[in-house]
Amino acid sequence: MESPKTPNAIRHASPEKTAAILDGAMRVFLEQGYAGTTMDRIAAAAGVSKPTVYSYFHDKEGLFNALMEQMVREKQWAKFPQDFVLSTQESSKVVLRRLANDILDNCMNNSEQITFIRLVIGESGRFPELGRAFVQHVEKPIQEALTHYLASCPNLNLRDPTASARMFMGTLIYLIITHEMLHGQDIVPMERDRLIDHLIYILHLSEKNPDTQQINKCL
Amino acid sequence: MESPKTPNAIRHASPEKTAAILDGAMRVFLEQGYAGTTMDRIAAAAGVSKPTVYSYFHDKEGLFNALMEQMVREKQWAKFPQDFVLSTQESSKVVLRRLANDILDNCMNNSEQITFIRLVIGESGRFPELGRAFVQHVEKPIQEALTHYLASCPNLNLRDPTASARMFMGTLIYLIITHEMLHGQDIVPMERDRLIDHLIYILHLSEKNPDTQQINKCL
DNA sequence: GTCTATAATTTGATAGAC
DNA sequence: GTCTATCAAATTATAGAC
Repeated sequence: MESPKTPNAIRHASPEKTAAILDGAMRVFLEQGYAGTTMDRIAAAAGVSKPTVYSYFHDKEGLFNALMEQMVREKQWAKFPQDFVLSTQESSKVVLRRLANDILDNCMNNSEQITFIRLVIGESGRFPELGRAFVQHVEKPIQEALTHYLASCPNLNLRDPTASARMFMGTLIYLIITHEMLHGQDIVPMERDRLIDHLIYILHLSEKNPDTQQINKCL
Repeated sequence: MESPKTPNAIRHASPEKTAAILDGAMRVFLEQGYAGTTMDRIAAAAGVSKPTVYSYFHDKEGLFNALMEQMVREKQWAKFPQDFVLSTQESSKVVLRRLANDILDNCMNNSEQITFIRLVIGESGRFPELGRAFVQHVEKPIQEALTHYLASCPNLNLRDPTASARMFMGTLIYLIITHEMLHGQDIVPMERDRLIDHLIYILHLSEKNPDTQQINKCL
């Protein structure tokens, strides 16, 4: 409560060492999980001694919380809502496809991002606030921006934009989980473009735009 | 390879103790994760001594693998494909709603199931085969049964039943993840019935059944 | 402020009694 | 087959030198 800028960190600390410790801790925690990580390895990865780590962070749990809070906030999640900035000049199909590709690009073949999300899910049992922070700062902003876009889009005629946004997100996240997190690409294969095509198609089934209107729907 | 019935278990072992150890290990691993679990606690939870644990399983990793293989196989996942057994006598809306409710019932307010899936995701980085086994024995059978149902359903007129099945599963799993695994019910609230209604609605948008045909679609 | 060295405990795994 | 007792290594955290 006294140092709101750097919670769990000791006052008068050098910003360079703080960053070095957080960076080293990030690498080890991502690789080994919370319980599998030792303070010795964090100190070695950070290039400092173990007492230095303890002088900057009260204990292992405090370091983990500080690190995770920073990662949840500072990851480039904020870029996704900006997929909609040009939305008035582009068709909804273009905008939604760009968002889907950006979300998948952010995770597919990006082992660090996958490992981070795996850590959040894996530790959210013993660190419930970590899970909540992820939903608050990552999932909710994207859901809200997408819902707002779907609701305000002129040609789409969606009955429930909020549920549609959950469906859109869930379909993509499920692909990431089965293929990347659980290594099931070869067990339940699915082309990402095929899944995106399907989502775009589904979201335009009730389209009332004069251009593509009602043509192949009535017969 | 020599004892295919109980892999990682030593020969001539009493089935009762094997079950007791697996049961105790399950409780501790679910609560503490892999690295957070000690063989002492497993022995205590199983009501046997530590050397007994080691006489039944070669080491911690072998015990974990044996336990997880059993859990992935023996959970009551197989019940979901049976949601389709009466499918020819019921409307697709009834069948799909029952499946969605069964999937959500299996996880919502079921902390053991949630903890198990969290463990699978959390440890699939260091135990890739665990992730693959989960996809193979849990996700794939449900996906295939649902895809087959969607493709063979008379009234539904889906362009891509396979992608539709992924969308259906993903929408539900995403709700489970955000609400249950990440504790975000209050951050991104969503009524489960509203989400199910949306899925049913979406999957029937291309319906060509004479009963509910084309009425509110053309205008 | 940062280090070396170490305390106090816990860990995975085993020897040997019965 | 199962236990008590124990090992060697690793772990969190700190005392004290500089």
